[in-house]
Amino acid sequence: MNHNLQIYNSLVREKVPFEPLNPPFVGLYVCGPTVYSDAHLGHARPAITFDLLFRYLTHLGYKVRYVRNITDVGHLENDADEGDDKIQKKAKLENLEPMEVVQKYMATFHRNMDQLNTLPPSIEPRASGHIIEQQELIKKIIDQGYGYEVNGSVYFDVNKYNKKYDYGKLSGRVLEELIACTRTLEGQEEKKNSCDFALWKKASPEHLMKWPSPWSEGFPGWHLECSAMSIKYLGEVFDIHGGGMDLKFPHHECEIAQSTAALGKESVRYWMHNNMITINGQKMARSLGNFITLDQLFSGEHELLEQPYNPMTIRFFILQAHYRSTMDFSNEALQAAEKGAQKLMKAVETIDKLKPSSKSSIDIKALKKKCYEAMDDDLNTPVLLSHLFEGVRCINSVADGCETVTEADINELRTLFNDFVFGIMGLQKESSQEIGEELTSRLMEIIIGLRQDAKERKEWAVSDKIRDKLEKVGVTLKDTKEGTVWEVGL
RNA sequence: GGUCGGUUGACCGAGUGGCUAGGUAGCGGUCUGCAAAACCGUGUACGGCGGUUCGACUCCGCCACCGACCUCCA
Repeated sequence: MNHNLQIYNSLVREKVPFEPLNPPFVGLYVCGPTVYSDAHLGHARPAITFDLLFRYLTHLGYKVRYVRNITDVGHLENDADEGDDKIQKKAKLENLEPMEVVQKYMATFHRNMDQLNTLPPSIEPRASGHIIEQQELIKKIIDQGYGYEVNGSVYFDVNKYNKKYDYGKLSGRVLEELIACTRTLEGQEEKKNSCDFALWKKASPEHLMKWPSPWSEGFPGWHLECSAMSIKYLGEVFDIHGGGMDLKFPHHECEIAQSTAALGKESVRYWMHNNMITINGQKMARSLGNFITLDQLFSGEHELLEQPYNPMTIRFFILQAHYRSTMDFSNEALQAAEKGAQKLMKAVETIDKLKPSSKSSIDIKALKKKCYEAMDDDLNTPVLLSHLFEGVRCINSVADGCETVTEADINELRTLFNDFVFGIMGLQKESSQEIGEELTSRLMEIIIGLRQDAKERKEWAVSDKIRDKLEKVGVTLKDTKEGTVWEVGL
């Protein structure tokens, strides 16, 4: 099939045809999380967006190297390039080694990503494992004249860079304006200019994560890791760089500056940015404290949650909106997504039960074409879903006997839905174990409720019988002050 | 204040200068012992005011409101 994948390149602000540098190979770099606390709903967005892209490119036949970093050092609390490292701060708080913090939250992140059925990246490099590479890049930047050392710290000379290149092109900033309205912050005396950013920071004596370098014992600046690691694993010039919209400035702007300064050329060919998930209209972010973690979403344990939502509901919910639109969290929207996802999944199962006819009254090929067109149009999953639901209606109509399909078309349908629902959108059926666990807990609620009714009517024989019968199958009921709880004693 | 984006029916969420997006919920119907599912049908939706046009939700201008970034953030 002939494809014409268009993606929206944030750098030029329009949809452009996607043509890899070295087909069939595609290099994809995505900014991963800073691992200092649990992953929240906001983290699911880029993970799913770029998982979708990874899956689709692979489906189209590209050989994709998908690199997503883990930031485990160097991410400071504020722009003054002063203060605690986010991870170090958490380590002090929890009385752990910084790397223990990293290990803990990295594991949680991976588990959550697995639950959301995102494919693991080809390479998942960590900043702390690439100190040498980052130092080498700093040397190159200094050699090119765009880095300067002050008291053991190295800063990027934005002003000088902007004379030859264009600092601010990605985010639409003009350097002069940036300088004009930048607040004066503590700890910036070392910089020539308030817009300069740290490439290397000298560590204070109490700082825990630090490495030797030609300039000082210290640690790399946050923006540097992505430049260093993308170059290392994808080459000096690579195809796609993705991340959240909130990283455009300053993070990605600085990355562009670093790579361009060091290499004398642009590193990234296509920039892609997913939009934010909002809660009550405001961005969900750890620093704003208005976030719901993925674990909370899956368990339902959060005051804003009316019920637990399984990972596939979250995935479907995110795919229902286009990745460049904001989407607002609400129970109502999630519940609608839950129903929709179930309807879709059920229809996929129905395909196998269809009875073939000698003629088809529906046009599967046209449907297939529309599905590819939707994906080719900058990964337009909401439109893709609308087409798939058209297919769902067809499937159910055939099952009802209102429409007919041939054997060949049934196979087409099966392939189409397998490819798009499972392969590309990455939805999956809940495992029978998960269904079993959920069902058990719901059934127990019903039983306990019925027993409670009996107790209130003082029908002790009935309530005792329920408890004894359950005991025999290994379920123990305990009437506590807070209510009846149950446990399995198998 | 600067830059950028948004405002679509009960809710979520696409999209287009004239032709049904889709999902969820609601209502009516088919089916059915009842219910559910499924199918069929159903809603003066496009922030306000002007302008361009044969025709605008879709283009232009102004206004209002909301948000993102300009500090760390997915």
